[in-house]
Amino acid sequence: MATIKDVAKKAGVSIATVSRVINNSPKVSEKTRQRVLEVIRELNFMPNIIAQGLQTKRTNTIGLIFPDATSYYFAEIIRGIIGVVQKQKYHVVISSSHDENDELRTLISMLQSGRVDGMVLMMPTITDSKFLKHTLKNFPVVFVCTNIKTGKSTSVIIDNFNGAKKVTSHLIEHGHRRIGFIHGSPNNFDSRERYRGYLSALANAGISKSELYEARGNFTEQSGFNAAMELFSQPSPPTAIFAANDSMAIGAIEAAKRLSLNVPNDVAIVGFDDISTSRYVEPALTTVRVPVFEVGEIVGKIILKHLSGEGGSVEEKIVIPVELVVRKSCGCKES
Amino acid sequence: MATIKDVAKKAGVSIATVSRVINNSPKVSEKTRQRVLEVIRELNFMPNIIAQGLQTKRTNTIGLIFPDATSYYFAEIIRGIIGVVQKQKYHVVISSSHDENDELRTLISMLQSGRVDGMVLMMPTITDSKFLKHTLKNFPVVFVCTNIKTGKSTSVIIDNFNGAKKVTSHLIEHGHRRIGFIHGSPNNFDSRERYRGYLSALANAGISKSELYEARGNFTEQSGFNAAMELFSQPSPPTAIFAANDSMAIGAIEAAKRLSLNVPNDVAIVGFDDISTSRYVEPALTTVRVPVFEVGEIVGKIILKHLSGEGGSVEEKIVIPVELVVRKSCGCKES
DNA sequence: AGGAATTTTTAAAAAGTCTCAAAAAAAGGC
DNA sequence: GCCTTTTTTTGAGACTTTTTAAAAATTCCT
Repeated sequence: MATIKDVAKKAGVSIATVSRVINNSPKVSEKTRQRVLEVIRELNFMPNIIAQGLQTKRTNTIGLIFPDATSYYFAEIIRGIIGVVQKQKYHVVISSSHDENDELRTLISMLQSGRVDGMVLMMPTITDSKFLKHTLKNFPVVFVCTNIKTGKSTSVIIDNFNGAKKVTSHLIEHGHRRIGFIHGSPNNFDSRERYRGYLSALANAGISKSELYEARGNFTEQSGFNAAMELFSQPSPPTAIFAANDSMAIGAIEAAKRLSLNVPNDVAIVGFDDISTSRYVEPALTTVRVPVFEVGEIVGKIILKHLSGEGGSVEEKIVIPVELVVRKSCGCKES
Repeated sequence: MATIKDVAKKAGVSIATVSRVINNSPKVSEKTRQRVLEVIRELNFMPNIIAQGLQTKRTNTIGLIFPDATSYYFAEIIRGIIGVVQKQKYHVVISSSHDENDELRTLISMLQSGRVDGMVLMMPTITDSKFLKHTLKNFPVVFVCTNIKTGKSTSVIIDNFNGAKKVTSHLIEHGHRRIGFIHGSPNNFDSRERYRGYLSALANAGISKSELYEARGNFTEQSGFNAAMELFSQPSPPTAIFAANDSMAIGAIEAAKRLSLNVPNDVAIVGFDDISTSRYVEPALTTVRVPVFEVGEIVGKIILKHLSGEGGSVEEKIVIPVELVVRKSCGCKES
């Protein structure tokens, strides 16, 4: 592999000049520039990124830390990010994490070893925000679905609260009063906010909250199934269920079917996310659409903004609006 | 950020000694090792990966090039790979590509700039294999779903042929003779193999091939819908359709519904992949399950094997077996 | 204790690029 | 053509680590 030295020698100029040509410095005459470019082409030379990085302290790489989970949600966000940053010649290195310790370890190592210029963190259940704040001080970071503020960060979060409020209110408009809620994973930011939205809708309608209509899941279909079973076994079971995500809602529909309950006549069921399967379940799931891919694109743009070093002008928090998607499972006839 | 120099100075030893401690060289006395480790902890020192890479020519990074598409398929493979290689302290940088030129450009740049130690290429429609062979000569590569052989590569492909043959034969067992095929994207390796399997099953049953029962799609649901519409408009339409993937099969089911054809009574429809939605469509889709996550894990293990430099002992080609998943859309009653 | 053989440590070179200060070349003015 | 500016080019050092060859320290024999 040809190095900058080879190019310099063959072109009969100094290394410094070649470097300037590579970096489009104006301080080089057109004649030499052409000659050098010629040789670069001939030798098929490409600057060694590693050596460049050592000098410039920049790697043109963005680190992504995501939960290790099969999930349309994460996959699309990642796709959105990659699409945007790749256009600006940034690379993306992805780490998945099983738990919080994992996450932090990877984080630290990426940071301290100088492998990335900035990071995108998706840590939906983060708790030790103090440690984070300290470690990430002034390091460019975008948090997705976690509302943390470090020295130089932005949080991109989706409007869970209003989405949940809307879909719950929709159930209330259908006349439901006993509305159950299935929680997602404990400490999960999204789940909590959706719960708050749910409570707010109930409060607005003057419905008093009842612990009886809450069950805990972990965002998986199986957990939704179990949670729904639990709710259905109440003495006077809810007539409607709002699950904190679609997968659990689908699990809940299965549970209803298992008990020969008709959805939506015996029990209405709604979810959140609008995953691709939701259109196809029977009955089609009423839910809240999250523009996941667009979230990824926004995240990408923001981290680039941080990295471009314009500084200061970057928003601290961005709330992504969501949209109610009415299908059949809530009791609506046609949509 | 502390450097190796700081550690050396503070510990009162030379840089070389610290380096040895970092790299667990035995050529350092226990006493000094302890002292150095102590200082490393104190200073919170972590070797700079970039500088290390410059010296050792290794980046501990694996490059992944994948099509830019929303796809459970790719997402799971990536997840599988990351899970495996991360355990061996490898990082993963992902590039997505829209078209072949894209792919090749990224590829070359990753290669030549010394950013990665090895690569995983998912180029389902690769055509210029000559160029690839030349560029990747002796560079560790795993091809996924493309059967190319370079100097130092492995191809991991799924058993499209037999899967397609099985599912087509299943339709034949149901008594179908006029069986349509919906192609995936042109030049796509998977699609072609599935077509071969389809043809083979027909031939085995003594059914002569008819161009009339073939339509072209591009793996999207919409294209499946269109292709099915085209097939249904034949003078004597097929009584069964095998779509080269599930998304198109789901589109085909939509098309049948649009024409008020009952699936599976008027027309049986089957797919390939077993994406998560397939369980939920009405009727549930009979298909071929591809163990996507496992494919990713295998790919990860193989690229690690290449990189561990044991050399020679790495398989050239691995075929992943697939499994027929019988549900309702083929005409089977219960499963 | 003296010297050979080991073990441990060090200084210096190397990896490939960028950058600063200084030198060289070109341009401009008279 | 000479002197001053401005533009272009260069040489050397820096970035952080690993590695090699050589030096220093320790151990082992006799």
